[in-house]
Amino acid sequence: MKTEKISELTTSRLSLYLRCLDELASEGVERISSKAMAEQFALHSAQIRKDLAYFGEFGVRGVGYSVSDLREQLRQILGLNTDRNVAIVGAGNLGIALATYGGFNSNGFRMVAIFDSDPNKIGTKTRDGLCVQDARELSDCIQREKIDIVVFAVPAAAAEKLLDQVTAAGIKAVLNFAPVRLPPKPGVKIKHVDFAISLESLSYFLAQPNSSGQTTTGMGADFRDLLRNGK
Amino acid sequence: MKTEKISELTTSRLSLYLRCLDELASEGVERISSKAMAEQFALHSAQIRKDLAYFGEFGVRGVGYSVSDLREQLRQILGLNTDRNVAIVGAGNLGIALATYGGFNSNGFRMVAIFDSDPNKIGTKTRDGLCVQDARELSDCIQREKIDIVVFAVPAAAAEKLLDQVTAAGIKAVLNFAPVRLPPKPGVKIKHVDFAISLESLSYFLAQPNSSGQTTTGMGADFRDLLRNGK
DNA sequence: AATTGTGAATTCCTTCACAGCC
DNA sequence: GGCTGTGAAGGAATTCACAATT
Repeated sequence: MKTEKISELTTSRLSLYLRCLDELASEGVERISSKAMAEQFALHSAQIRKDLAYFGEFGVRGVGYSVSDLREQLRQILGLNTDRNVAIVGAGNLGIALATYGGFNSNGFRMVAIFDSDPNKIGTKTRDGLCVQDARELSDCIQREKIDIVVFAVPAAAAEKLLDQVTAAGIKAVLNFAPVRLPPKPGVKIKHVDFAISLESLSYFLAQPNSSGQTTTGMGADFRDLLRNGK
Repeated sequence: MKTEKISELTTSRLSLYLRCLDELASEGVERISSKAMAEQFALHSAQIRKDLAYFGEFGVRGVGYSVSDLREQLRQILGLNTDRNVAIVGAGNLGIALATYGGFNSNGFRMVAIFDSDPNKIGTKTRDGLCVQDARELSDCIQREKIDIVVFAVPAAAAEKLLDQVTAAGIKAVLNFAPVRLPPKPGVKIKHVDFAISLESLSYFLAQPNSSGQTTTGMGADFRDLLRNGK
């Protein structure tokens, strides 16, 4: 276990590896080599070994990794053995979709509450029975319900003030869907999901005269790409 | 204008710069320096100048950049002066949300159609009147409606086959929300949006004993982070 | 024989620093 | 004086290549 700072590229890849291991486990596979895993992701086996080596020596030379052991280690490293309470702010299309979207209610993430400031939305219920609460109750709720992560599904103009509010309430982790860069706050991790940038990136690709050559930089840049997010 | 290969980090930042310029334009600002823009994004002014320099000399030494000129240049570079037809596959919560989400119907992106294979969903309408079509008609529709970009809002298990189908129909750009890495196809650009990885990345941060030190690597890695996506 | 863990080499990206221009 | 554009330096991330281990 090293003490170096670990890059977010590495930790994001750990999520991928874990997903792969989950699948292998469900197929009953017991051992896996870095090479075999690397093939699934079109990345290099040394990359996987290096990523894992930051956290310990989980493999056996000449043999590979135990699927169940490594899986447990990664869950530990990623903090997935602890439940995390998640709240969404913004009950527009996106907020409701995220609330209802199953993907957030798994792996220890619990969608606990959704907020909006629009009186017409307050009191309505999502299909799975989550009631839209008044945004003015957000700070209280964060403390009462022990919210760990707040998801911003609000307009760009509202995001910065909202960030002040939730950090004041003690929130350390934010997933931001608003198309705006938020100013860094000490001790607060913000991940950005920016659909517009993704679409425009595709648009750029389509606008290239040689939109026929794959982004095949060996495989690195191509893949590295997956993982950056933000600020 | 260089002929070097341009990194996706660069093009993604162009999207950010454009967004910034849009705002400046709407405020009536006419000129901007790389330094002033850099401050908005907590990144380095040389970075902005380098990014732009790949495509031309848009600035004036001693003066800065003309907001409206640079804006037009970036729209050109990103291919945003051409309309792009977008289709969604998967009319579950996420697909419907994406269809209704305003963000996709702007900047020249037009949400044209949504598909599903579930007979109970086919024929239903989204709130803005888009009718869910039978997924079997997807290939036809891609050609008839000149779809440029297909958004995957399907389960992981369905994504790979779907990719084969849309690439066979001539699609060159895919925005994938399914939590699975897709195998590279020559000449096809795939961007991944992976909520699970984002959440787990926040979980990792929360699990760190020293979850108090900001990710402040100067500002580089911190920000660079924003932009990678995928494969 | 196979596969890990890792220093060294490489490639890629960012920042510095300054010449050149308004 | 101020700001761009860019070569050179510096830093990060990836890949190579091999010793160590079973």
